[in-house]
Amino acid sequence: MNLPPRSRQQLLAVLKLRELILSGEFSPGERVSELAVVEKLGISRTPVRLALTILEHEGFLKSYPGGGYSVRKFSVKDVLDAIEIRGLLEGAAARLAAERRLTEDELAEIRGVSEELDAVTADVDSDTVMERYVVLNDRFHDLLLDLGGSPMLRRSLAHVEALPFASPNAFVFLGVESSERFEILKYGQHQHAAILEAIELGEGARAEALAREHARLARRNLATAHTRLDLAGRVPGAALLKS
Amino acid sequence: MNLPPRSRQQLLAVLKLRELILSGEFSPGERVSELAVVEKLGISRTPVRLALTILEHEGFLKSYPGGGYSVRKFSVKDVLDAIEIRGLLEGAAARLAAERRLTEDELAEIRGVSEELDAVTADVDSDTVMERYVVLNDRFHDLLLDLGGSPMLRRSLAHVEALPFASPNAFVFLGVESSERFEILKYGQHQHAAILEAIELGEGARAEALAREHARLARRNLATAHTRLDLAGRVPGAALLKS
DNA sequence: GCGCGGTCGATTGCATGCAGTTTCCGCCCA
DNA sequence: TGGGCGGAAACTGCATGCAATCGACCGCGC
Repeated sequence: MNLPPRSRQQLLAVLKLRELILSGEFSPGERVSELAVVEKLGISRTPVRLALTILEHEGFLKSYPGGGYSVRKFSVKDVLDAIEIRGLLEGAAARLAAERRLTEDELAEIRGVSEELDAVTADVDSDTVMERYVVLNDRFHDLLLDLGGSPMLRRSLAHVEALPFASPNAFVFLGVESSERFEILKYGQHQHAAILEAIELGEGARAEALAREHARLARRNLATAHTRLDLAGRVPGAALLKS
Repeated sequence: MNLPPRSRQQLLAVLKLRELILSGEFSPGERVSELAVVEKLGISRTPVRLALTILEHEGFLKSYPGGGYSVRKFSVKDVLDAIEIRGLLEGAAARLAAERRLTEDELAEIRGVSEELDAVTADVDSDTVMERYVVLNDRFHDLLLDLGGSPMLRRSLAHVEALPFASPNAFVFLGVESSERFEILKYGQHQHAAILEAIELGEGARAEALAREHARLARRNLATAHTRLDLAGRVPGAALLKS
């Protein structure tokens, strides 16, 4: 009748359940039963069951030996490793992009985004900087992967970024002082520009190294978060982290 | 009653359906309906449905917009990319292993495997060389990942290797002449030894580069397969490849 | 002859009943 | 008092019935 042409309940169940897990409604390690989910979501068992299966494959749940599931716990090391893996894959995309001979047309869009990012990070007085940065940052990383031209690479990266704390925007909201936060944003944008330059010049190794290092910005932000537990609420999926 | 303490039908459905897909029972691109699978497997719709969902997440199926699924097609480039990604991840594991200070105990097992591989590749007269090599090769790669010490890395790699043509043993059965095949095996084992040496010496960059290059052996084997279509039957999942 | 609408068939998505299994609790015996 | 055993309840896994949606084919009208 309306938008979802298929799978009304199943998709809903996945979204709502993922939300519940990320918000910490189910504690990590806690056993989560079908029936409990059914009650909480008001959706019947069949779609809930499918949702549980899907979230298991996404890495949020672990199937329990005796049946049922438990919410997966992640250590700080897991988060760091996930970020490192993202850097690895984005680095590969950057290298592939650099090694191809990209046309001006192919480069146009990401250049535009980079320029917009320049503008945003220059105008730190605006109070919409963060929102705009996050959107553009996402687009930049998405376009970078496009330029890599490898569906398999995209597939792998998507799998890694299914864990929310591994996504490029995972920790940009951190940084206690806004001045510090903007400093990091600006640094990140310098890296974006450098990656793009390396790609344009066909410097594959440089592009790869830069993209890897760029991902590690998130590690730095995470370290901040770790020392400031009051910020935990702003970290996506913080509820999944082991104490 | 018997072995599977849980999920009799569902697990069976996944295994059988994956087998059918890999064997080419369903042609790539062909639309596969629940009912057709139910008929072929003799399993009712609920577990089949779950199996379809799982195989979609593993990358074998693509959900069809109008409902239903189709078997995914993979290009040769996809295969090459998957191999490259595996190299990337195994390279990371090798580097991590090298950067840690591994104890003799931790190294003992993989050393043993490496020595066994030495013996196997030296004794090419035996007609069980391939079987033994495959088993040991799997163990070597598995232990290498253990030494990396990163569950997230293992998780990502497992996802990549869900596609059978991306696994370390994907193409070792190729190589037309048995002499050529053994030549490649020996080369691979030299690389294994070099990776291990680099790890022992703490040479992270070298270990990473070697592991990356080691994965590319599979690309070479694939090239052979590509020019010799009569070998296609020995490639796992060859049915999924686009013509 | 071509285009449009309606109806019919097929297929998917969902809900629920049923059966097997596991787990937890209480009771009994040593 | 502790351990073991039995029973009951809860939960999971499976099968199937039902409804809704999608697509196709056919007939009608322009």
